[in-house]
Amino acid sequence: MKYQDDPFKGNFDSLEEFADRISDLLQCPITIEDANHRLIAYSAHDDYTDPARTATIISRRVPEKVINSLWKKGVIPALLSSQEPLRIETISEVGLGNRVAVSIWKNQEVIGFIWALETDRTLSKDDLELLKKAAKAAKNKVLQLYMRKNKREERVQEFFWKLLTGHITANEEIKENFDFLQIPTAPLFSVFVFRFANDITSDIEKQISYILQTTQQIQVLLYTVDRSDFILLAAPKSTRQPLAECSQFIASFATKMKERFHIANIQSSFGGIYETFEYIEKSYKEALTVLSMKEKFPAQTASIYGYQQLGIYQFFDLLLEKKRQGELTNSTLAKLQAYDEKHHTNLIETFEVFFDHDSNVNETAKALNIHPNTLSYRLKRIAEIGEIDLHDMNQKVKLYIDIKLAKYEASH
Amino acid sequence: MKYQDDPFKGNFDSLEEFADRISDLLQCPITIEDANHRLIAYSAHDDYTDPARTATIISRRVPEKVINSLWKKGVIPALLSSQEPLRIETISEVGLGNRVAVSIWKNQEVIGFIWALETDRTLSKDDLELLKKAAKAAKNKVLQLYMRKNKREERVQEFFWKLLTGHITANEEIKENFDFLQIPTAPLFSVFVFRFANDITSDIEKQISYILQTTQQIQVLLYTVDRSDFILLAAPKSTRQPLAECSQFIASFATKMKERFHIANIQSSFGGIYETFEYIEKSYKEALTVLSMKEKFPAQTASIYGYQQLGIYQFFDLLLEKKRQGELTNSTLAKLQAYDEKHHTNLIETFEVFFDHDSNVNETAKALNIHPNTLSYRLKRIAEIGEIDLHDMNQKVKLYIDIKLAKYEASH
DNA sequence: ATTAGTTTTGTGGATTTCCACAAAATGAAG
DNA sequence: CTTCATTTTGTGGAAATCCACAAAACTAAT
Repeated sequence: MKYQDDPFKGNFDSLEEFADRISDLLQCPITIEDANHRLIAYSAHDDYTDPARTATIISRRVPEKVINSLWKKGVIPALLSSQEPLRIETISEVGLGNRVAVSIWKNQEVIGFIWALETDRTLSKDDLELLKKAAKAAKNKVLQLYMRKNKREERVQEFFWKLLTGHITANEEIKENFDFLQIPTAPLFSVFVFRFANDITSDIEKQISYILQTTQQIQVLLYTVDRSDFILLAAPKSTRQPLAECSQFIASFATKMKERFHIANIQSSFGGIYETFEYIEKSYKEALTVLSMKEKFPAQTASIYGYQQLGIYQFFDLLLEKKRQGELTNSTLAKLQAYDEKHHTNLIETFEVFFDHDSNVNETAKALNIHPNTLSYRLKRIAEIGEIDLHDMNQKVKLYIDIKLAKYEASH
Repeated sequence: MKYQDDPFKGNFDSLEEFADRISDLLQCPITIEDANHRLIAYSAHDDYTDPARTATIISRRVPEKVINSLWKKGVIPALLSSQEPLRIETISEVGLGNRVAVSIWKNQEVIGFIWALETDRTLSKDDLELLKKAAKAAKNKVLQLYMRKNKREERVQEFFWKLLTGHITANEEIKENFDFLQIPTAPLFSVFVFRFANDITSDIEKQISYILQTTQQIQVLLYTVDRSDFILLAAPKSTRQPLAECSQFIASFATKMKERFHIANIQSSFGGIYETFEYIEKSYKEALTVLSMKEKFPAQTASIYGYQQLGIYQFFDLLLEKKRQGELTNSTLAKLQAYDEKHHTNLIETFEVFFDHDSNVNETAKALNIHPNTLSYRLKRIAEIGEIDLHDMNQKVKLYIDIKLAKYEASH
């Protein structure tokens, strides 16, 4: 027998030592990650490592594109469903050389991975068996790590909730807590809310957490769960186009949840993007506002995620209330409504769609399935019947808002 | 001596009889009007009368175009400043033949006019002297008429104030009063407010009243004075384009006040146009709102008179309040402001003017004195720097409103 | 069924917008 | 003063808009 019965019996001071031990035995570079692909340990005295491993060690996490690639090739799903070591062929696009991987299990759950690079030699069947044993042996060490993390996690959670509910408002105090709990800080941040169809189980929470930990589109600062809401404090990477980054992140989050875990129908939003931490509560509330408006106006707000993009819907409830008090009557709207009613025309819808399409004749005509000239005729009629000057943006805006208000009231 | 000393010494039952008497003596058709050119009496047994007189008798008031013409020719001003009879040459454009006019005075005030048509014969110097005597003799009769009017006027005033302040709300009761006080009714009406630079003296009130009585653009129902405000309940003639009529009326009112009485700087407005009388109070309040917004936004609202045209300014105060509570922040605006500040650019102004000009590139460029391409370059920069999608009308509207809000706050 | 009024679609041409590209002009930083 | 980035202005061609006019389709009455 090449190896002794249990080569991992001894007590290791750290997981680094453990990694070195495996590396010695298998004669290849070893990397140990947690379930979220964060680096736990790696073997030190290796001559050659491929670009993927280098990047992983430098940033202490596996690069997102590597993870994406592994998901697409079915590697991760396979590791998540079997305790057997798995050989992965070179994926040169992401700088990944030949390697073998095995997952570390605790009961029915994967809590980490061990990667062995096949740089000089290809591992034998025995080697794979050994790797499997190593995975079993790593379990306890990794678990300890999780336990330490969990204790910290509890304090972090409590702190986050205080922030979200506005129970800590002094900027100094907030900063101290960030430092103490070793939460990274960022120049800009926003609160995201992902609302799921049902209450979030711990399984789902882990899946979300997995996606967040592996994404590099955005910097994750804090997150927590509130029934069916997953609440996240995160920071865009750049300060130049933060809004775009946040929107893209939401889109890709939804895609990943669907592709990887088959969870769809997530309503997502984020609040204002701010610089100082006092605004966390505000950003959270704004994110909730976005969700509630998305519920009220599914069609209009389908492509809206950020509070900023809510536009006029930000003060919609205010106007609605005023309207309910009998204010804000609009004679143009009344006349058009009367005309539509009497002659079975679509003047109001026409105007609304036209405005929604940025006064673009062609797009609007397509959206309404009418000839462009028909549109222009209708607009002429709208101006006549509604006594509105269609070159007066002020009046047009008012009419547009009043239409949206009326529409909402009619449907509720 | 052709005539006896005082041919008008006798007692006349009515002013009609009086008119006939003058007609007999001068051998020509006679018309008597009050100070506002409303028909009081006319001689009956005349063969020929010119079109202007016919129209006057039919509608019981002198046609507006005739009055306008007489003002332009200086006839009315002359009659208002002298007690002497005045000969007026034919003004064929308005169907006015040769005639002589004299004003009826009470103390320093003109209370009416007598017109003598020179159909068959031209009046001699003696005839003119007689006409002057007739004017003096008419004084008491006309005064009695005014007295009767004044009594009614008092009741009408009280009623109008009750309407304006919402002290009569039952439609039935309102209708009864309209009937009882013989106020004409109309299918549509609105409350107008003309705000003068100073408190309205009874002289000015008479001048306003004069213009109102002689205008035929709009049907005057009721009016009253409140310090520097002249408040008017009036009805547009047509039901198809009531807004346009009301606006035109305001414009022409201002012109006439300036041309005829040299009173400028009148702030004018009208409220919503309604069908039922319960809305008089509302319309009045709306007219006041328009005035207050015109005070706050002189430039933006210069061409706005109707509440309907106020557009977004209808709910401006509401938004302002919300903004003051720290809501409605707009990161796009903030970024643009910062950029403008730092680089001495005009991105915000550019957007505002562009939107004010209905997104018309050429007009906006002219208004800003820049090349159209410069405008489009700036818009591109606005989209980049402000992270705003300029095809998204919703966001544009929000930014536009936020700019107006910020502008207002900066200047107050 | 006919008719009058309204609405829709089509055609063509003048005007305007949009966009890419490039040359000036400007202005701030070294 | 030079340099570099930004802004402004200019040119030209493709695309879109606007507008007038007219035929066709549709609707609501008589």
